[in-house]
Amino acid sequence: MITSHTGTSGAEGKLPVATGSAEHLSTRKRILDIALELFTTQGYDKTSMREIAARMGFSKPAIYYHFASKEDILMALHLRLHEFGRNAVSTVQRDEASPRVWMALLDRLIDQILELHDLFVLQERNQAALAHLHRERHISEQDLLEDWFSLALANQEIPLDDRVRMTCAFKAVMGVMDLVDDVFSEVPSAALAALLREAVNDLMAPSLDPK
Amino acid sequence: MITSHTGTSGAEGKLPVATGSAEHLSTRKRILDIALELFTTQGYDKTSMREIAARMGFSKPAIYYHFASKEDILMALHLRLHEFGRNAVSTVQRDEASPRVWMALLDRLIDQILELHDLFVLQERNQAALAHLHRERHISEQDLLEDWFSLALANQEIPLDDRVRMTCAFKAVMGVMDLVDDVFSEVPSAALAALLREAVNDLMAPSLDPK
DNA sequence: GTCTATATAGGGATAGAC
DNA sequence: GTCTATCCCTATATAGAC
Repeated sequence: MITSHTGTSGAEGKLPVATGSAEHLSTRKRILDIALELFTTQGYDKTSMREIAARMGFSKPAIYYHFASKEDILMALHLRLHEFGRNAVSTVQRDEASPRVWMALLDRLIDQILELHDLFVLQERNQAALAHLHRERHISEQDLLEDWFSLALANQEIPLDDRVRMTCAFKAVMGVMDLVDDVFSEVPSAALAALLREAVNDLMAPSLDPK
Repeated sequence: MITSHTGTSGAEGKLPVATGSAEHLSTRKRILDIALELFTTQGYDKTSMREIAARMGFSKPAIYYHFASKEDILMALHLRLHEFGRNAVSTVQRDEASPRVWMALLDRLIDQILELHDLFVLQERNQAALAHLHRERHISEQDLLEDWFSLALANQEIPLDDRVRMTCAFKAVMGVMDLVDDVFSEVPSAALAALLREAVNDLMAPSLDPK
């Protein structure tokens, strides 16, 4: 949940930064937070600029001072994830994603995703809108998390049964993240992460043993 | 792929039917097929009625003879899945979805989903639009596949570790279906189904053994 | 940095002819 | 069952004042 911060803000806030993000707590950031919430709950396309503005407490055109377009807002949100993705995956070449490497990757991802899971829900719930964005502006394919994984999983040099398990493991991790709020709302993140790790481990075990 | 067929009326189009659906090959059905393709590739919101009409070979208002609204088209598509869902789940009470029952359920689902996987991709890619539809018209919650599963997985009488495994298994199945075309395009369905079953089995094994 | 007012386009939907 | 023409609304986005 985004606590939108009381935001009295008003005139001149040198508001203290609560997040570890690089962005300072400017109006821009507040817009992004509100947009994130609205986009995930209502969907990108069903959310209007007017609506975002209303939540901000001011009027629609004001947003255009901070963002050139509605898509730019989505883009900015997307880039947070982008950066994270590049980071998470940087140590691994896509064509050497063996089951063992994959496990290590997922293991690292579990914690990291939990922290950013708002962004992942956004991604999950607005695949269509993001795909469109992705098509329009020519984002280098390698940079995107989902694409990177898809391509890695399509690698035919890996035995098919391993690929299936790797896919299952990946989707299981992402899927559980998606249900963190709905299904596992009462469960502490750490506990969930531990159980998830266990499950993934059992799932991948046959691919990790020498054959 | 739907070959839009030149279209000129086609009073007597002997179009070869590829699908085994129950609906006869009426204009209505062709609209649904085209919409399905467009909605999945471009997203529901980015697809206009004009676009659907163009593919049909006639003009926008003609569609309104067959469907009262754009949402109705999505709805009709959604109902196919709906019916399937109710069917797939009918034998199980939600509160008795033990790990063992769950396994059996997924086992049945795997084949069935493969057959209808176009519809599942639609669902995955347009979660936002469908959620909205779902909110507006008051569809009985129990009837929807995703909701049914979410609620079953939220059942706190089931041990948490089992719930996590069940969730992983479910998401793995759905997730692999989603990637059938992208990642596993070269793999025959039957082979994929078999491997998927194996993976799910290993994943669920610890929950099936007596503790 | 935020406002009011406005331009503009596109989409969903209807009326009524054929 | 399909067409033409049209209505109407909403949404994005801009211009320019404060």
